[in-house]
Amino acid sequence: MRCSGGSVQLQCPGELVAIAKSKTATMNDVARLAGVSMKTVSRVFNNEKYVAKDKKDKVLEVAAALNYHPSLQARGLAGHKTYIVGFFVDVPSGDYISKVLRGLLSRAEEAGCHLVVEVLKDRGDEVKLKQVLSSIRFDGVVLSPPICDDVVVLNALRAIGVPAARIAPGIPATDMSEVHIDDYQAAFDMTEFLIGKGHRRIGFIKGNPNHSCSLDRERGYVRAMQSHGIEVRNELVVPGMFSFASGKEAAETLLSRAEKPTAIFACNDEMAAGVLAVAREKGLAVPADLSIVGFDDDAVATIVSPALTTMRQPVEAMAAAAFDLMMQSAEDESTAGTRVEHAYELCDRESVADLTQ
Amino acid sequence: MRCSGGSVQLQCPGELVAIAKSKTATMNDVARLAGVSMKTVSRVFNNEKYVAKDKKDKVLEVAAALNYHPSLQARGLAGHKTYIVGFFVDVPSGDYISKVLRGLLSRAEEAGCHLVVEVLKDRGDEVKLKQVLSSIRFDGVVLSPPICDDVVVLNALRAIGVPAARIAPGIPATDMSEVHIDDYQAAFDMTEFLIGKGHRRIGFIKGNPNHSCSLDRERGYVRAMQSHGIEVRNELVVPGMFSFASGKEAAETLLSRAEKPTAIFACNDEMAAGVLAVAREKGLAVPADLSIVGFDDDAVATIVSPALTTMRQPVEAMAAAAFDLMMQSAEDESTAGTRVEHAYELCDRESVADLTQ
DNA sequence: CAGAAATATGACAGCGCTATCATGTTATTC
DNA sequence: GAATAACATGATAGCGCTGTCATATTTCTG
Repeated sequence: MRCSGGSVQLQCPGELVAIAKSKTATMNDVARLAGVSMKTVSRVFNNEKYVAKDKKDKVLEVAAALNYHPSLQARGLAGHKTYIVGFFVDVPSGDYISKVLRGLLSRAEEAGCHLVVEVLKDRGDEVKLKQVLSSIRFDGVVLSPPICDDVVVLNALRAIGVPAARIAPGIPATDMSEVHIDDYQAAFDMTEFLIGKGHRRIGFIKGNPNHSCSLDRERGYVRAMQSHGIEVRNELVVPGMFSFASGKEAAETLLSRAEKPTAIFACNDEMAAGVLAVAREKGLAVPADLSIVGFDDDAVATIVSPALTTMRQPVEAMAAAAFDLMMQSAEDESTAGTRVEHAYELCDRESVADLTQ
Repeated sequence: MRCSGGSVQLQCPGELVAIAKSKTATMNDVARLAGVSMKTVSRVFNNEKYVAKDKKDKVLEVAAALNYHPSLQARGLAGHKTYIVGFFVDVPSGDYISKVLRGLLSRAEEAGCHLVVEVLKDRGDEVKLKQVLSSIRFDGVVLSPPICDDVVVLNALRAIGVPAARIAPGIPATDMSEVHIDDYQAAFDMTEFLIGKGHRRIGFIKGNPNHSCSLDRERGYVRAMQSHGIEVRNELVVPGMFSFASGKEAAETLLSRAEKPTAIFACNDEMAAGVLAVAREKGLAVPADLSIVGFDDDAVATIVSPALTTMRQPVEAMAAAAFDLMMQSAEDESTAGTRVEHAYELCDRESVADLTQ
């Protein structure tokens, strides 16, 4: 009885067992046992053409027996692919980032890449930025808001020629691919939806001004109001920071106006949940006394009750697309700069009253 | 005018400028310009002792001028430190994981390490596990539930000798450090709290049985009931999976019992929020008609209203501690196996009625 | 003040791969 | 059937660092 496992004879079965038992196998081991050169093993693992079927099979067989997998560190050092992609994020929390992470991770796995998460404070983390970019070679980088609009980051990426893709960027960058939704139009539609339900005094809570979508959404709201001949009152447009707390604060302000709004459009769901909380505190029924809409279709939207009417953006799919665009532009530089717009969807749930009935 | 920047003369200032402008500098460049050997530069960047102050300063000066940072890939290949730590996670979503991520990331930054997130499906992702572990050399790995209790993962880690720390593990592993809270006692306390408020018919919604804390919390509940002479009714203990949806389902079951519970203890806040939603649907006032408590002090706990009374565990601090323990056991193997217990805290908010008044 | 101990530095090999180039061998083409 | 193209393989030189070992030089001991 021989201990060679497949159709092809191994050169020295004993050695195979010895290696498998001791340390992690190297490409050299595989090459020797498969009776080929390291370059051929390398070709097999990089899916290069011009490898004879029988040798390829043999290499794969030996590799499997040894549980061999090419070293990330060695590949990165020797070749130009590193199999590492970076995800640069400002604050690694919240449902939005969770979704981005999921989308990225699923694609990274398919692509055989590994995701390194780097926290870069919004504006001015230049030291860490340089440190990270000059020590790690990335195959590519994905940027989430608001970092995707930090010119320091963008220029640093350009300087070293790393392919990057941006999620929901605000400022233009024709050399980097991006994914986004039409925040302006989405907010326009949402506002029009409210107007269609008979609302006229519609309060608006802005988002974090460093996130470009905040401005787009505000423009959409303003434009929709105007196009229906409704005056946009300054007192009904208040700042927010995308957080639950800031939503509450904004709601306090809006609901203390002499003429209360009949509806409040918060720039994201977390803030909308804050509005809901304040409404309840003040004894206002939602949606009977106050309608509330959010944005994002965050997890909280369906956890609070009444469930929030909101604008869904397919964040996970967008992140996955961003990953793909980044990888594509790594292979074919001419595709860098591709912009993919995703569809949004109004989720009409229970937080809006129809005033026309 | 010379272009040397500091107190020490550079060997060839012209070259410095040339290198800084072209590609990323290597250690060789720094060594040459600083007039020392590469080994000395290496010593400086690894904080080894036995480097003369003046040479060290000079090296640092040149390195700064060149924006030099040692290559992660090269260091990983050449030495035994890789500056990469792995975070193995089952499902990379939710507030709990966000907090873990934040804790890990903050420590990784301080330690000059980079975090690679790997998704490993609960049980049976052995192929990916082997692939990841044999291609990437990690300085260490942090395991979150339920993966921290997967013996296949644990043994794979042991086989290659990678230091690992576990967050809230269930099964013992004396060779790996861990952080946890006393889930049993915490659940006991929470149940006793409810009993103290006059509740006797207390429903319990279990957590995902693959997370060991689920079992501990159930034991705590059962024991507290028994120690107060209250019969634990099977019909009042129902399964859950830690999700909002499963919480709703469980609540439907519990609230359809002939004798409704006066309080429901859900194994986490997401499920508790589900209970709250169902209660509202059924027209039950919380806490007047039904008291609800959760666990974790998840973000949802303070977003829903009434805000949930819950048991806080310091997840971010625990994750940070896990990171530290892992790094410590990497330096000193004898510290592997350290167990750190964190304190929990009952957050009494608005979702529990006092029946004794 | 000899010898040991502490301090300071560099030469050089090699980590595990990939890129380049050289060199075949076998299928095409007119 | 000679010239060309397509296919297949390996030898060798690094990638940018760190580990090992050798070698000073200085500072401590009794």
